[in-house]
Formats: sequence, structure tokens, C-alpha cells
Amino acid sequence: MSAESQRGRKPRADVQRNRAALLEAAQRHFLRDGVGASLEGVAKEAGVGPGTLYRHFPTREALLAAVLQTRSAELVARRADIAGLRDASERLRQWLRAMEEYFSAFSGLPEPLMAAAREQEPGNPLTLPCDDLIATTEEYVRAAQQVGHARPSVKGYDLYLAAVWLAWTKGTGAHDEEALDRLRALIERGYCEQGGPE
Amino acid sequence: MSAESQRGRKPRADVQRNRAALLEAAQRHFLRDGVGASLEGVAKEAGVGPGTLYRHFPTREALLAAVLQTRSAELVARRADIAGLRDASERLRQWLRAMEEYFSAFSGLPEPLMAAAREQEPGNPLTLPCDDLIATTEEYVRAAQQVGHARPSVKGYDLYLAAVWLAWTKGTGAHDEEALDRLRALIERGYCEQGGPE
DNA sequence: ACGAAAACGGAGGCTGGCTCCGGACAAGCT
DNA sequence: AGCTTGTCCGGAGCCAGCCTCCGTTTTCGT
Repeated sequence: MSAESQRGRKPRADVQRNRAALLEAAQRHFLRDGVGASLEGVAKEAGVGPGTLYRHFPTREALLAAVLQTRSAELVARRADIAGLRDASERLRQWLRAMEEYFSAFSGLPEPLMAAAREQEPGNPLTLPCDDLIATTEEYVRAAQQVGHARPSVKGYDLYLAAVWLAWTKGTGAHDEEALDRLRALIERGYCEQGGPE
Repeated sequence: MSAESQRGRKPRADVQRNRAALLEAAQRHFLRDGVGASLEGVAKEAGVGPGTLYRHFPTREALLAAVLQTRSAELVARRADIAGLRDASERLRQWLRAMEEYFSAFSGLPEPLMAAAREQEPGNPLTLPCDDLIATTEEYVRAAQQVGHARPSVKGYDLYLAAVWLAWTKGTGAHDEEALDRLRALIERGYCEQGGPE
């Protein structure tokens, strides 16, 4: 645990303080203005200069990944809830909903998510967490397939993309909840074995 | 037809020339750099100043809408081809493909498309053409429903959103053609009546 | 050919991203 | 405590792109 923090010299106090302040300010700005929020504004609100921000987080994606890391507690909580469900198909459905909500945290989040999924070399700090989510989705899909509730041709990646889509539509397009429900139903009929949920 | 061009005074020659040059330059830039291309660059390539560009097209969306208008010949050609098909479900399928390809013309096009679908007041120049496409989709959907090839609960708007999604995924995410095919199949199973295309 | 109306176009203000380096400051040693 | 050293801070500054305003130029009608 603390073995890593002792490697090399020592962790300076102001570094941790600034990092925490930046993360908090960034989260607030992302919540209010979306992922395109002004980084200068974030730095100002955190009480540091732009240089400090860019040293801690060289790119917007790096900052975003760190903030998302902070919020990942949501997802692990959801996974715990999901584990209690009996039906594998219900677990898959709830997992997709959990991802969709997670991706809806900040307006404009789906774009960098897609960009991260594209890159093979992890120059993008979002790539690793995304691959992790895709792998998790794949597990849920496999379980649902084994009980005959998901078509064999469906991949975890497909449903991950579908979750990103729903989040994107929610944030970008019509905020019509009816339309979103129809879209979710459409996706579900698309991956379920003949006949769908009913 | 020409009644409008004679109303008031007359259309100046340089206006038409500049407008045409702007449209051509804009199309080239959008093709190369996506919809976020530098408008200053467009103006420079068209051989006019920024002021001229903004007088002709007050916003980026207005320019985009005009360029898209230019390209709509594609779509009407596709509609003519589609009209020759026997099966209503095949017509719907082809129409969705046609929209998907049309929306893939410029990288980043899906975002303004979604933004346009959201607004009710047509301050956005893209809103009208989009509503037109949605209405057309609705027609194809109705026809497919009447021969029992599409579920009654599906709306034209849903499949329009799906087409935008596919274009977005193609442009933004993995360029994996296999994955796109799986996504298309998923959508299709989602809107078809029990059993899907096979 | 001339005058008025319309259009041009570039200078310039503004915002936000990103860099670079002189100065400050914390950690450890004596 | 005081010093040394290396890290870290932070703002001045540069660049790119958006958009506007107004003096100048072009065009059309007579």
C-alpha cells in the first residue's frame, strides 16, 4: 500500500494539496460546463497557475481520467448491487444502465470516450479504464449468453458502444425520456435471444 | 421560380461569386478537417475576408447547412434507387444506410445534427432539413409497419437517431467495419417484427 | 458616365490553450 | 536552527481562432 509512496525521495505536501484542489475544481467545472470547460478557469478556481495544472495533468484527457477515477466508486457500488440479482439477463441490463448513467456524468463525455476506445497505444489516459469497462461488459454478456438470454453473435464491445450512445443521446440530443426508453428497448431486443424480454 | 430573384433590386454578381467560392472552399475544409475546420481558413481559401464569410453565413451551422444542401443530391438519387425496390422492409433498410452515409460525409457532423434535433425554434439552420429527414424516415417506417416488417412501437425518430449514431461511431470510434455490421444488425433486430431479417 | 446602395475585407478585440523560466518552498542534512 | 538542494509554483507571454466594425470598393440602374 504505502510502499509506493516511499519509493525514491518523498512526496511533497504541496503537490498532494494542489492535486486534490485541482481535481475538486475540475469536477465542479466539468459538471457545470461539460468536458470542454475552460482549463484556465479550473486552475484559477483551484488557486494555482496554469503551469501547475499542466504539470499535473498534461492533457485534458489526463485530467478527465483522474476525475473519473474519483467517481468510479459509483460503479463499484452498482456492481455490488448487481451481484445480488438472480437473473443473468437482469444483471446485464442493470450493468448497461449503470454505464449509461456513469457516462452521463458530464456533458460531452462520450466523445473522449470514443476517442479513447479507438487508440491501441495507451497514449490516452482514458484507454485503460475504458478497456476495463469493455472487459467487464463482456463478462456480463457471456453469462447472459450461457443462460440463453443473449444472442451468441453479440460482443461486449457492442453493448459498451450502445451505452455510450445512450449517454451521448441523453446529453446531446432531445432530453425526451420517452424516446430514450424506446431506444433502450430497441437495443435490448437487438441483443436478446428471440422474442426479447416479453 | 425566378420571381424571388427579381424581388426588390437584383442580385449582385460578386455576391453569387463569393457565395459559390465560400461553399466550395468550405466543403473542401470540412472534408479534410471535419466540421470544426477553421472558418478563417475557409475565408482565406475562398479569397475573401472573414467579414464576408460571416455576412453570408452568420454561424458555422448556417455554412454547414448550405454545404449540406449542396450535397443533398446524393440523397435524392438514393431515394430514386430505393423507390425501385419491392420490399418495404428493404426500402427502409436502404434508406437508413443512405442516411448513415450522408451523415458520415464530414467528421464531427453528427454533433450539430443532434443539436439541431433538440431545438424547437428554428434558430438553427439545420433544424428544418433534419425534421424533413425525420419525416421521410417516418414514412418508410409506416410502410414497413403496414406489411408487418417493423414493430408498431418504433418511431421514425428512433431510427433517425440510430442512423446518426452509426455515423458518429464510424467517424469517432473504432473504424472496425465488423463492429459496425454487428451494430447495424443489432438495430435491425431491434426494430423488426419478431425473428428479424432471417 | 455618374451616384447611391450594397458588399467587401482587414484591422483589431477577445477568449482560451499551452509553454517557459525565474523565483519560492519543502525536505533532509548538519 | 540554518543551510543546501532539488522540486514545484505561477504568471507573463505567445499563438490560434472567433467574430465585429467601419472605411473603402464594387456593382447596378439611369
